[in-house]
Amino acid sequence: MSSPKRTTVYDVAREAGVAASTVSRAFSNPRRVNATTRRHVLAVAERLGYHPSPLATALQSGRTATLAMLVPDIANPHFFGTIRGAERRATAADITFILGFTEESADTERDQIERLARSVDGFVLASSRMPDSTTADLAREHNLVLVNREVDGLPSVVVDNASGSAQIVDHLASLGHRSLVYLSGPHQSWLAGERWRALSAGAGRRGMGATRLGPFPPQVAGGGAAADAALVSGATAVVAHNDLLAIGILRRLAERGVQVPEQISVVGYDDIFGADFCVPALTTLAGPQEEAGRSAVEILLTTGSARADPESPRRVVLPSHLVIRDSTGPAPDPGR
Amino acid sequence: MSSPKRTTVYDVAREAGVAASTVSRAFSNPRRVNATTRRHVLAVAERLGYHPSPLATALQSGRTATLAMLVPDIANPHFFGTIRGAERRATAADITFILGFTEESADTERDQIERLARSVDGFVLASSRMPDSTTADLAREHNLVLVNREVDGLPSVVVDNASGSAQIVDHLASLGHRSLVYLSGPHQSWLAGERWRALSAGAGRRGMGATRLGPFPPQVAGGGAAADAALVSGATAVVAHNDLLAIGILRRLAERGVQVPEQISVVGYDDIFGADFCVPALTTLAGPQEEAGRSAVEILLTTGSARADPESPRRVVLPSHLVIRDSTGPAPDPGR
DNA sequence: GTGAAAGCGCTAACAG
DNA sequence: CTGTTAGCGCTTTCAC
Repeated sequence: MSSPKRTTVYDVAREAGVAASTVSRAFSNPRRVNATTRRHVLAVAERLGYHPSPLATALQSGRTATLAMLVPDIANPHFFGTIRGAERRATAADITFILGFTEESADTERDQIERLARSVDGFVLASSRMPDSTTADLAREHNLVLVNREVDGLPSVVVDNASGSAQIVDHLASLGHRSLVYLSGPHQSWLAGERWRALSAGAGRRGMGATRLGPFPPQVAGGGAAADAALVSGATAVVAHNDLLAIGILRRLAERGVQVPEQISVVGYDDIFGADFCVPALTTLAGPQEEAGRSAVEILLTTGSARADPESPRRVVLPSHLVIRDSTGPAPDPGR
Repeated sequence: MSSPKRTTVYDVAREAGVAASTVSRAFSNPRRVNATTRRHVLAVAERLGYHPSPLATALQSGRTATLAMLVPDIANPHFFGTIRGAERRATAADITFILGFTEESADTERDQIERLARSVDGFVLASSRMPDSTTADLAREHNLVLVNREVDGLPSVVVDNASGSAQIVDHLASLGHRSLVYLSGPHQSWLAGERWRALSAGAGRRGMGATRLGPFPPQVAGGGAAADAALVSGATAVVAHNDLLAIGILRRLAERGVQVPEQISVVGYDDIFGADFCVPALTTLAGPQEEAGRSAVEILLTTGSARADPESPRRVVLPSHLVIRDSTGPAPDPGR
């Protein structure tokens, strides 16, 4: 299954009539080698089919040229973009990309980090479930970049929830809604907190009422309970923690014979795959997910370099925009 | 960012009053060490916070305890289950899981394999786009397991397309359809070939006509052209290469005012996220994707072991079943 | 059952 | 600019 003997720096060195260190430099430190020598070495290497061993390189240098991304669950299409953006950027930089799932558990997340620590140069943590303190502790030992999560002092990339939530409030207000209900994700979720904060603040500015219900599991299956709770509350407009939940809500509402958006408007977050073809098509807050992943890896790339670039942004906020589809409409006539 | 000095086998050895080799054995070859000695060594290691370096282990032993999975594109929700199943199985076996995307390109796939070759013990190739010969060549140098693809002599895990396609044909026949149109994926796609073969064979047995149209890009965006081609052909029933394409077809049909399933029935493959909430909900062939991923890793795990287990199945065929929803119905009355 | 010694393949001082 | 010399942290014969 594997060749009897791989060619090493020494084979190339002997064949090229130089020292092993020169071969090494020719590959990893081109400018420290005479151009001619280098070309010759590379030619010989090519001829011998030599490829540096990433393992040996990593063992010696301490740099693994590998990074890991940890995601709560791949079943949420929301993460596609982020994963893909991160993978692309990593591969482009010749960095190996490890993907791990945390099963929505802070403990699993922590374990994964410990487990991979020696094999990677850094971590991209997407929607991390760990408490601030744990995260900060880990950051002392490892290179971390957060996506859609912020912890004081740690580099992060987030989609702008404040402005996005304000856009949602404005949209609902302009449709004549006098109040909204936020159907929350897990209470320990940082995003849920951010969204609720921004939503209620926006509602306040608009003189609208705002209520938080939940928590609900941020999945399609959570939509049943969420929809029922919303109906009981008499809401005319609900904002779901994410599109998965929103789609579940739409489904339950349809089962109950409640018209969307005539009787109730529904808004989601993320603009996931399917948000445009569920019925009615979902009004939702879209953000550049792929860019978020790309950007997180970018930060890791510069952070990892010897001289951490103080110029490079350590906190990136990406713009979001509301995609208005068919799940939102004028508030029902209160007279009826 | 990293501790000043990591604890090594030597630290543990000194502290435990044994040789480094004994520490090594205590971890990797428990039965070659006196139980008491071992317990002592492990205790000391624990106290010192020692964790073996995967890099050093790999460099020395040649086993990396890592595997890579290559997937054409994460944007297709079809791959979620497979990825998750593979990741879970790998993590459970304490194997690091690398994920790469091939951008639907055989060349990229090959490059990724070469790039990762030294860092992993084997590859899971999902819906590989490489030609048989290339795959066979690579298999001489690397441990490969294919998912939803078969190449002579190579281990593979596939969802049963033959029986699945037969189920589709039977279903359509029972609804009175006299012919079907297969809206094909890429012609170089192995799956497309398999599906068409099974579909036309099944149709033959049922005395139905079968036509293949395409190729179409197996994405939602491909649905426009596919639907138009189907309409021109006068089909009463179309089978799309996958759910992505089927959903795109549904959308175009709706735009054209064509009633599904009254005027035309639509069937997909994969039962992806969204297949149950698009409109009409899609009749589609479902398979145990997660099991496929799990199983592929399982094979890799046994293949990699010193004595390749001749008992272990090298070719796994997983059962599929048709999920009948609302996109299929009785053939339209030919009299009308 | 345990220890000593020799590397796995590479890079990083340090000379020259 | 290039060669020499040590290891990185672990496993693996080979003795004892």
